Amino acid sequence: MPKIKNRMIRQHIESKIGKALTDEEFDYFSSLLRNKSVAPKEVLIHAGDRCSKLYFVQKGALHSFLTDDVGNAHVVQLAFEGHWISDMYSFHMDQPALFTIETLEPCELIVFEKSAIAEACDRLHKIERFFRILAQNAYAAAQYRIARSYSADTESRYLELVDKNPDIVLRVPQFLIASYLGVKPQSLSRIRKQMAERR
Amino acid sequence: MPKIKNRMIRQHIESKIGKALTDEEFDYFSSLLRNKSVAPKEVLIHAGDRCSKLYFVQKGALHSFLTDDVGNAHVVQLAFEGHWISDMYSFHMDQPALFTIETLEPCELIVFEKSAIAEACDRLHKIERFFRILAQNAYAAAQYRIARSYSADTESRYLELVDKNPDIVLRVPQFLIASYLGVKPQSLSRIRKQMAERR
DNA sequence: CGTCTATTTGAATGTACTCAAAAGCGGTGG
DNA sequence: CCACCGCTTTTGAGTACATTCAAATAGACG
Repeated sequence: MPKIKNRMIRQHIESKIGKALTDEEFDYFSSLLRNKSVAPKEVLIHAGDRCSKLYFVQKGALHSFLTDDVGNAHVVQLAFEGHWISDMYSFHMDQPALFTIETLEPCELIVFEKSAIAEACDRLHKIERFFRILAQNAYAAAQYRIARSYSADTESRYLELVDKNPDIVLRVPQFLIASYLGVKPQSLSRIRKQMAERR
Repeated sequence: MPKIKNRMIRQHIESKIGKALTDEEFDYFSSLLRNKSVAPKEVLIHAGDRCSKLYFVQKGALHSFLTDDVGNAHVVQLAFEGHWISDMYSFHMDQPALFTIETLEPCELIVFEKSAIAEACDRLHKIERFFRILAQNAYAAAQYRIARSYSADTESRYLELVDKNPDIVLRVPQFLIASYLGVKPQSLSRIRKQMAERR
C-alpha cells in the first residue's frame, strides 16, 4: 500500500521546505516514484554506468565506493534510513558514474527517475525548492566532511562518526568504516586498540 | 552602470536554467544584489563568523581555507571569474563558518544576501531552479574532487588542476596550490622537480 | 563442525612529513 | 642602479606514521 509506504518521504519533503504539501500535490508527486526492495550485497549502480536515479532509503543501509587504478575500494558514502544516495556526479553531469552503489542490508528504497524529478520540478515550485534544499544540504555536508578530513585526525573522525551514528559499528563492517575514514582496516584496528588502552 | 556590470550574471543564470529571463524578471533580481570591489588579501568571511552571503566572481581570484588546531591552513577552494564562493556550510546550515575567504587579487564581486535569495526564490520559480542547479553542480563537483583525491595521486591532480586552469600557476602562489592538493609546499616542489627530471 | 571472511597483531617498508638552511624573486628605498 | 628585505621556493637530512606483507585469531554462517 503505497500511501503508507510513502508517508515517510512526504514528511521528509514537508520538513525540508517548511510547509505542507496538499494531498493533490503529494498524490501527483507520489505517482512519479516507485518503491523497490533490494537484497543485501546487491549493486544498484555500477561505476562507469550512467546513473539517472536517486534513491531514498526508507529502510536498510547502503554504501557507495570507487575502485582506484590499483584495485583498492574507497567508501565515499554510507547511507541509512532517511538518507539519499546516488551518483550525483553522473546524475547531474550526464557523465559515467564515479561510484558503485551497493546495499549492505535488505533495503526498502524509493526510486526517483531523473525525468520524473524534472517533470515534478517544472510542475510544482515546492518540489523544485525541495530539491534545491536537498542539494544545498548535501553540498554543505560534503564541505563539512572535507573540512574535517583536513582538520581532524582519523581517531576524532571515527569517534564523531560513531557518535552521530551509534549503531554503525553493528551494521557496517569495520573495514568499510576504515575505508570511509580513508585508512586501511589494519590502521583503524590499531587506532581502536590505542583508544582502548587509554581506557 | 549596473546593467552592464550584471550582464555576466544574467548570462550565467540563463545558461544554467536553459531559458531566458524577461527583462522584468532580471531587473527585479538585479535590484536584490549589489556589486563590490575588493583589494587583494582582504578577508570577506572569517572562519567562525556567520556567513549570510554568496559571492559571484566577475573578476579576480579568491580562496577559502580553514585553519586546523595546530595552526596549519588548508585551502578548500580556489575561485576565479565565473565561479561562486562562500561558506556554504554556514550559509545553509546557519552555523559558524568553517572557512575563511580571502581575495588573492583585486576582485569585482556580486554579493547575494541570503534574504535576497530567499525572496527571489519565492517570487521566481526560475531563480529557485537556478539555485537548485547551482547547488547540484557544486555538489557534483565536490563528489568529483573527493573521488579524485582517493583515486589519483598528487601529481595527477596537480596536472589536472593546471590543465583545467592554465593560468593558475601565474595567479596563485605554489604553496596555496600545494595546500589545495593536500600536501606541504616542500612536497609539491619535489613532485614538480621529479616531473621536470622525467622531462 | 568447518569454511570463509573479518579483525587483530607483528615486523619491515616507504612516502610525506618536520626541521633547517640556502637560493630565488620581487619590490622599496637609498 | 644596486642593495636590502621579506617572502616563496627549493633542497637536504632525519623522522614519524600509515602502509604493505604476512600470519594468527576471532566471528559468522551454512
